[in-house]
Amino acid sequence: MGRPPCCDNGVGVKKGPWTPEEDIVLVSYIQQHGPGNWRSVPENTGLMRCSKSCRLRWTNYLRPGIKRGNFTPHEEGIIIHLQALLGNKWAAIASYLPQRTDNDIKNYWNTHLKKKVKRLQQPAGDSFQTAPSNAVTSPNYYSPTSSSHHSLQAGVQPISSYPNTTCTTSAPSNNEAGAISNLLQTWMRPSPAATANCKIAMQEFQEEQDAAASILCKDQIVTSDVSKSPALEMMVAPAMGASTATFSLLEDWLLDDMPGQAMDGLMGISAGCCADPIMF
DNA sequence: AAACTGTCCAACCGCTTCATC
DNA sequence: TGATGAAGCGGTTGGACAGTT
Repeated sequence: MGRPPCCDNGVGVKKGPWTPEEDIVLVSYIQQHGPGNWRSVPENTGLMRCSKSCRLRWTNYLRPGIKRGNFTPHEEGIIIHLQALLGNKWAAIASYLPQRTDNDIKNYWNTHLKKKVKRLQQPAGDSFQTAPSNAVTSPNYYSPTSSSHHSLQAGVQPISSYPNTTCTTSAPSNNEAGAISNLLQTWMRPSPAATANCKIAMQEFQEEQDAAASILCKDQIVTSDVSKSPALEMMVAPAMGASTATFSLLEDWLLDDMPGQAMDGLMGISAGCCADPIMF
């Protein structure tokens, strides 16, 4: 019963780290067709990867708007708090940190925060009330009893002190950089319709934030209330009003040349739409 | 300098959910 | 309404790298 794994029949299906060439092929295809319909990606691109692998590579690494590198105390506080509220619902937690992927948050929790929270927990303590040490000292740390609105917003605000990334994923060469640049430049050019969608998305996003903040403030938490937010999902779409300058930042981020500065710029731009009416 | 150990994170695996027929 | 297939999600793994002995 049940369907076989999508990669089971994979004679010749490649696994392991992606090469820059594969990245270019994938970005090129998505630029033309948009994300989604992943099954068709290997068929149409000739990539020797299963559809799942293509989707993961896109959502966890190639997708515009992803921030890599160290988590800020703001982000730590939000993750710790949402994990206490929602459990290991990484996708839901990630919806409140639009620049981070669920995989990234999950990894960070497992490698850093889980230990940190455990260490900080009182013997009879309740993780819900336990704040990380560095978060307590942070003026923007989210506390359920403090002004939650601004604190939660901190999670999606521009990150001003973004450190150098230690990402070791294969970075494209200069030639590949140019290819990806061309691909994304075309893709990022916004249409009027997309711009209008952006405004709606931003308005919805603000409402979502307000709602989430008020929900998190309450003692009676209903998990379903904090479910994945469509407006937040839109935040991870390519940068809104993407000018050439915006694209350059995205490109810099993607190519890892100046990750810190690039992300500072990108995070300052409200994401939410792209050239084609592709929302994901 | 080499061997060992620990940490990090990209990617994979398998289960669940959702949409379609 | 059940079967099927595609996508989404969370847990886990394995390789690369850093730190220690």
